[in-house]
Amino acid sequence: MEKDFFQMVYQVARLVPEGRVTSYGAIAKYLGAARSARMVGWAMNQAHIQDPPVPAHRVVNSKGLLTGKMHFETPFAMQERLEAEGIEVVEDQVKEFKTLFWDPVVELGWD
DNA sequence: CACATGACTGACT
DNA sequence: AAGTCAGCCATGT
Repeated sequence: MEKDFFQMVYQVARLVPEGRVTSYGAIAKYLGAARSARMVGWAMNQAHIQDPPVPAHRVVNSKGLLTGKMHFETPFAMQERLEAEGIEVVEDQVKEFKTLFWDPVVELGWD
């Protein structure tokens, strides 16, 4: 299914279940643009202005760091929302990230 | 039109 | 193990 790259990013981001997180690279890889992880980040930059809200707080970098929290309404919104879903966040980093990691390639498959 | 920047990642030192 | 470098591609100046 061919859609705009940005829309695909938002769609995958919205598919992330509560209490789970994913990474830019995982999304990029799922979209077949593993080398454009930065583009995913750019897409997320506009996520907050999208009409259908995008759970960008569930998207972190490969180390589980909340690198984009500063782009939220407030720098605390991201961590608060994650904690509200039961995700432990310490020093802008997701605890058990490896366990909470939600890989679209594995969870959704390639179709 | 060319250079700099960025919510990133993987490889190398 | 931690820090540094280069590659990626769209957007802004």
